[in-house]
Amino acid sequence: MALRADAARNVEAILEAAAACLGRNPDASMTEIAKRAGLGRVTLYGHFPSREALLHELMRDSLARISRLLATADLDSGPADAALLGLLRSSWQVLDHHVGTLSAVRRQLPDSDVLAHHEQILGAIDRLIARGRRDGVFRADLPVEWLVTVVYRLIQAAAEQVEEGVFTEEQAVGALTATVAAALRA
Amino acid sequence: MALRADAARNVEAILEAAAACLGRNPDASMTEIAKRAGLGRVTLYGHFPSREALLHELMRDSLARISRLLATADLDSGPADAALLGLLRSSWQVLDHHVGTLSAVRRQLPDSDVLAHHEQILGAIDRLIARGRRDGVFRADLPVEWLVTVVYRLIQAAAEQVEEGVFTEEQAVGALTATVAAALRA
DNA sequence: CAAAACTCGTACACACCTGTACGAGTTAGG
DNA sequence: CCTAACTCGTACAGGTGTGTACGAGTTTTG
Repeated sequence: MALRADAARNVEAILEAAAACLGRNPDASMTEIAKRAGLGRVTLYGHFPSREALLHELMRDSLARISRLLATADLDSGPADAALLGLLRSSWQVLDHHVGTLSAVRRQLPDSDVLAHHEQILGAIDRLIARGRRDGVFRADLPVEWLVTVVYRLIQAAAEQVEEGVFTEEQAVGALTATVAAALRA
Repeated sequence: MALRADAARNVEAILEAAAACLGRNPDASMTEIAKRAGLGRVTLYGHFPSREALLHELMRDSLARISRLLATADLDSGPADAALLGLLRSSWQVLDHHVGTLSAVRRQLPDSDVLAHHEQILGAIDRLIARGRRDGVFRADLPVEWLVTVVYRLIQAAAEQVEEGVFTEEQAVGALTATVAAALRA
């Protein structure tokens, strides 16, 4: 056995707390993260030898979740616009969660570490939008990179509205899909 | 006379440096800001007694610039969509500059201080979008607050693309206006 | 030119964050 | 049940940021 049951549970709690804290404030302290996880700071260091190690593991964990998500979604068949909207409808919160940790980690880890992960994780969305652009369902008068950025930003905007209590989750997903559809339509 | 000529020049340099530094990193240190302004840290404290005072003044300064900008622009006559796109075309960088300092300041000052300024500064855009919605040129199936957020986010996205060297300024303004038009169209 | 205004570097106190060490208490699992 | 794994609080070192004090040099202004 590698980890005792309670230890494994705590590692999970730490990762969750780190994602939550760093999503709101990229400079959240280890003390803050530990407290949110309901643990002492020393215990946190027992599982992650340094802040950098925690960030690495957080990124790795986020990668695993997104990979699992994309494995179940079928993005390569059918119209690209329907596939994109379906993905957003079912998973926009998970995607936002990842975008948040990614941008939080970006400033504190060497770029090379992050870029490799980014392509692996969110590259699927890049490819989906590129396909829709080729097939004529998405507009072709603007670069693919811009369309991708627009989608990410709108996801973040929708999540923020929910956090601030302006939108319910239903309202947010409705506004998000309606706006993305209009912004990308050919 | 209130300030000597060189002192006034330095205050200006400090505000500019603070906006630049805090726009990229909301937690930039006073040392960093002073160095970018070409001054010693002590001199900075000579003009602004505390970090909080600097942030307040930065917000006040930003308000003044935007007010001056909006005074020359005529947002209340003609079609709302044309007015919005014209405003973006001429002033999206100034607007982004302000949105950047606003979000930087938001985490470090009491919310009440910020909200009052926000309404005063960017309320003009809120009203413009609301007018367009009433007149039927902007979509009415989504709340005004959401449309406003979308515009702000897209402005930030465009500015970021320029900073990262992905877009030239011409490309950015083209992509921004085309996307905003599509996203808000009725 | 002279006084006032301004700037400079250095230095200090206080606070916070990081990472490590220690010893003692608690919990899971064979 | 008993050992190993895990957790806890406290405490320390080194680093960094904030705000203040001091004395000396420089520049503007009248």
